[in-house]
Amino acid sequence: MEKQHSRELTFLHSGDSLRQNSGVADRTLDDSRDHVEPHIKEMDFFSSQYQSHDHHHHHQEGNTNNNGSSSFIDSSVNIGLNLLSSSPGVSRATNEEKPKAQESALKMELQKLNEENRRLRSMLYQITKNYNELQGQLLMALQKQAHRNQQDQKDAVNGMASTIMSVQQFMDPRPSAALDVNEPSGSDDKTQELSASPENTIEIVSKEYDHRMVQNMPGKQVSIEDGTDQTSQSWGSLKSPKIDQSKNEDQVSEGPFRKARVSVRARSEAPLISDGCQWRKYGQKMAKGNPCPRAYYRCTMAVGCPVRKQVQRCADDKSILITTYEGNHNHPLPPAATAMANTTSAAAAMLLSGSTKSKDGLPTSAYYPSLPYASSMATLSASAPFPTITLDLTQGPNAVQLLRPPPSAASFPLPLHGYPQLLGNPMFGPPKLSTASPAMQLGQRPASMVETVTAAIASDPNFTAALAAAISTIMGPPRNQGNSSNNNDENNNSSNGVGAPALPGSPQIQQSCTTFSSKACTNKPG
DNA sequence: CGAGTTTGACCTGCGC
DNA sequence: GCGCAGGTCAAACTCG
Repeated sequence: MEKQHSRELTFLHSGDSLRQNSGVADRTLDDSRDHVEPHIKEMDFFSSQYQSHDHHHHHQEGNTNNNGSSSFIDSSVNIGLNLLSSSPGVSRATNEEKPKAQESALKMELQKLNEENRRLRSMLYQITKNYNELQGQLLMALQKQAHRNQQDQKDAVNGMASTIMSVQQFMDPRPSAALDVNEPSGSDDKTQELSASPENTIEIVSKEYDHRMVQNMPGKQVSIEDGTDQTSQSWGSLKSPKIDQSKNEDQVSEGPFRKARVSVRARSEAPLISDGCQWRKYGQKMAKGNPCPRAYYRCTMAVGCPVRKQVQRCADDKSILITTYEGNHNHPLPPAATAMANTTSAAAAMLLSGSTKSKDGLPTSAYYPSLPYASSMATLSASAPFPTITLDLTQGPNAVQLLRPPPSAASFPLPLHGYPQLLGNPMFGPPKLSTASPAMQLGQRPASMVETVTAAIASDPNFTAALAAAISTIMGPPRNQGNSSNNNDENNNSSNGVGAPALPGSPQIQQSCTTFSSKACTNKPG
């Protein structure tokens, strides 16, 4: 539980101006954070989430013995004093020479930074909020368009291609193009280019698109029409043709996100990775070809939550835990759970937005062979004809190469729908920090999915760049206060890997990012 | 005693 | 139609 209390970090933590202007101030901030942390632990994490963005911590700088100011928000009171008295790097003589002038200057600076922090938080909150709304609208529009395309096949071929492109451009915060369906030959190169943010690639293993769904398009097309309802309420209807027919109305609202799955591979000795949600096991089954049983879990955080997950160890490497998520939560999520939830919903949305591009009973890949998620993975179990994204968190920094798609599968920089917390994927992080993940994964306590991703993001100096790109894509050219690009510099300068910004504001995204960042710090070996 | 887990039975889809 | 495999159900069981 303690780990949950310590997962806060704001992207202003890296406060450029502080560092530039005063190492003293920088250090002092960290000091104050350190002192705040124990205080935070006594707070209700969820209720304090919006107040605690300034509670940066996890900087193990060894300055923990000052009285500490828990009022960094109201920083005008104590912080300055603590600054001068508590920082080991500042001699008393120095303090005497630059007494109150510097003190007040620092105070002012802190106030300014707090102000700016607040401003940026609210801005990002607005951005993420707007983005989520737009995403829902876009998906709905896309799926309706796909439906129209089925009625007008000729127009569909061209229309869908452009639709896909525009969707992907929208989804992909970066300068797109990697998924340009019209340029299959060049997509590889572009993929690599995008990953220049290199490391922002995850492997997509798209199981062959649901044959049944595709082939029955005329009868089931309604099921993909409305993508707005991401909270499918029942899995049961999935496999029941009767229900499919008798509950067409329901299918309309539930269809799109039901079949997409997000599979996460992570090294973990624990039987279960903690993803922040509460799960209840409802079944276990021996899967063919795998000596390890597959466990079935259902989300119990809310009554009727449709989210389920399957957990199974990899047959080849039993240290790898494969967790497959399906569905979207119909309830608020704790910070620790939002990352995965966002990821699954985003990935599902992406998959399904692509899958809707098929028509007339033909698989998408037949029309757009270059679409990564339209490709098939024949080696995967044929039992799950769901489009599945696999986030492979077990690989090292060279995973981009290692995970080059087999002929039947494709890899591409996942446009996580503006969920940048996964853009800094662990496996693609810089080599220097790639050890963070294994260290945690095989650590003393049960490995956490969140931790793994946390380490990934924290270890990726390009993460902020990706975030900035995502933000700028969403909101247009950066304004003077956005300073997105600055974050990049900050992060690149951040050697301790805590530069990963937390998105403020959004009840989900912010928290998830915060979780990631701080956890990475928390878990760093002393 | 309630919540969670275990486990065998059952349902469904798919291939032959 | 039959068998197989994945997925789910639900009674029995365990645990705090």
